[in-house]
Amino acid sequence: MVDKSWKIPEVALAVDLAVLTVRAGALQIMLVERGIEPYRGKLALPGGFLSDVDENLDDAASRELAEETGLELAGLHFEQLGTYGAANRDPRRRVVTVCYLAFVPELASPTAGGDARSAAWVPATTALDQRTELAFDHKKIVEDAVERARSKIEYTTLAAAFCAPEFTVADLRQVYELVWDEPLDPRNFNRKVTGTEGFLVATGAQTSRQSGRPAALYRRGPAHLLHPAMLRPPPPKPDTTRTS
Amino acid sequence: MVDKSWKIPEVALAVDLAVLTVRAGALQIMLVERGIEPYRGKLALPGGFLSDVDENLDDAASRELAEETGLELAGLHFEQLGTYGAANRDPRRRVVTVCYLAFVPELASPTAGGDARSAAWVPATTALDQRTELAFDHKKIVEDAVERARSKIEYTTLAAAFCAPEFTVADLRQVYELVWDEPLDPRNFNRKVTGTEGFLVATGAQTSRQSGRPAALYRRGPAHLLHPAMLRPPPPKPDTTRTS
DNA sequence: ACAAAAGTGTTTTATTTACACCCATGT
DNA sequence: ACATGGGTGTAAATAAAACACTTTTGT
Repeated sequence: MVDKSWKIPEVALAVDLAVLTVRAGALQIMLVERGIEPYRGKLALPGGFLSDVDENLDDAASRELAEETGLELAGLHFEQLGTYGAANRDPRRRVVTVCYLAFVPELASPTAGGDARSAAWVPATTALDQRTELAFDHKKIVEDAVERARSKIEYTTLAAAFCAPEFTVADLRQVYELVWDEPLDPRNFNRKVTGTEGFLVATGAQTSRQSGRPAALYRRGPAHLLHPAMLRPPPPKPDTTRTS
Repeated sequence: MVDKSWKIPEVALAVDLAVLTVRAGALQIMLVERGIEPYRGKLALPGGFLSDVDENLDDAASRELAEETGLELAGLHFEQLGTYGAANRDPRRRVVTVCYLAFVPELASPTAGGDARSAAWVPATTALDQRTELAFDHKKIVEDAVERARSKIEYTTLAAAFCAPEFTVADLRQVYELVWDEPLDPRNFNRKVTGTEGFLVATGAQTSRQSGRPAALYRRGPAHLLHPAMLRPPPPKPDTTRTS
C-alpha cells in the first residue's frame, strides 16, 4: 500500500442547517433567500463553507446559522442529519455538505441579528410543496429532516425542545399533533407524558387563560429517551377488504 | 453577500466502512491492518479517500471496501452512519470522513479478493475493548456503529440482513441475541416474527439437523419496518432498593 | 350559571411475557 | 424409547385506545 496522499482530490466542504420549530400552528423550517448564483433568489437552507481548514463541523454549523439568521444554537438540541455529496449537486464544482438538524422553541427570535434580511420561517408543507423550488438538493434534505423529526419524537423527549422553557401538556401535545399531522387524544396524552418518569418536571405554576381550567406548567425533565415510545397513530391500513 | 468561492478551504474527504456481521457466535466487524503511517500496523476500518473529485460517496464506499477486503456491497444493505470531522482527527492534515454502516450475512467471504491480506473479522467486543487500539477516531465510530445496529434491529427487519438467503427462525433469533447480548424466549420470538406480515417468507423447505425437530426455512420478506417494534429486554433497572 | 379547557377514572382491546405442552426428527 | 430442538396454547401482566365524567377557571 503506497502513500497516495499527493493525489488526494480535495472537495469543498459545506455545512447546512435544517432548523425546525413549531409556530403559528405549523411545523416550520428556517430558510434563507440566496443572494448569489447559483439559485440566486431561491430559497435554501442556511449554511455555507467551512471558514478555514481547521474549523470543526459543529462550530461551522453554529457559526453559519448565527451569521445568516442571527439564531444561536448554544444550548439547543442539534444533531447530524446526514451528508449529501452527489457529484453533481452543485453546478459550479464538487461540494459535499454535512447537514445538521436542530429543534428550536418558538421564542427563538426569527432573525434576531446577523446577515438575516432574507431569513424566514417557512411552513414545512410549503417548503415541501411541489410548486416551491429550493436550491440544490435542499428539498430532499428538508424531506429527510421532517421525517427524522417525526420519528425522533416517537422515542425521545425531543418534542419538548420545540416548547418554551415552561410549557403546558397541551403545548406539548400540539407539538406532536403538528409534527405528525395527526390528532391525539388529550386525555390519554396527558396521562402518558405525565406518567413517563423524567419527561416533565412540574413547576407548580399554572397558566391563566381566557376560559377553561388553568393548566399546570412544566419544564423539560432529565430523560432523553421515551420508554415506552409515543405511538404515532397508524395511517389507515392499505385496505384489502373492499369498502364499496 | 459576496461570492467567497475563491477562498473556500478544501479538505480531504474520505469514506470509511463499518461492516458488521454475525458469525462464530458473535457480532463481528471487518477491520484491516494499516499498511502506512500514521497508525501503521494498527487496526482500522476499511476506507480511503475519494478516487477523484467526481466520485459519488456511495460509490467510493463500495469501491474502497472491495479494494481493501474483497467484499462486494452490491445488493447488501448499507446506509450512512455519520460524518466524522474533528479538526485534529488525522495528524497529517484535515480529513473529514463519511462513514457507512453495512450489514452482511456470514457467508460474505471474509476476504475473498482485493488487497486483502490484512482484512479480518474481529468480534465487536474485541474491537471495543479498552486494550484494543484502533486508528484515528475509529473506536468511537465502531461504538456508534454497534449502537446503531442494536437500535436498528428493534424497529426494522434488518436483522435478517445478517442471515444467509435462507434461514430458520432460530438463526434470526440468534442474530438478535448476539447483537443485543440478551437471551430471548424462543417461543415468543417465533410467534412474533412469523406473525409480523412481510418479515419472513416461508420457502416450504426444512432444515435437517443432528437432533431435534427440523425447522422451517424462510427468506427475507418485503417488509422493512417492524410494527410493532421488537422490544429489547430492558436492562435490570438501576435498583434503588438495597440488595445487600 | 355556563362555557371551555384541564385532568381523572374506567372499560375494552392489543401486545408482551411467562411457561406448559405437543411435534418431528436422529440416534 | 428418548433426547433435542421446533412450534402451539393459554393465562397473567402491561399498555394503548376510547370515552364518561369531574375539576377549575373566566365571563
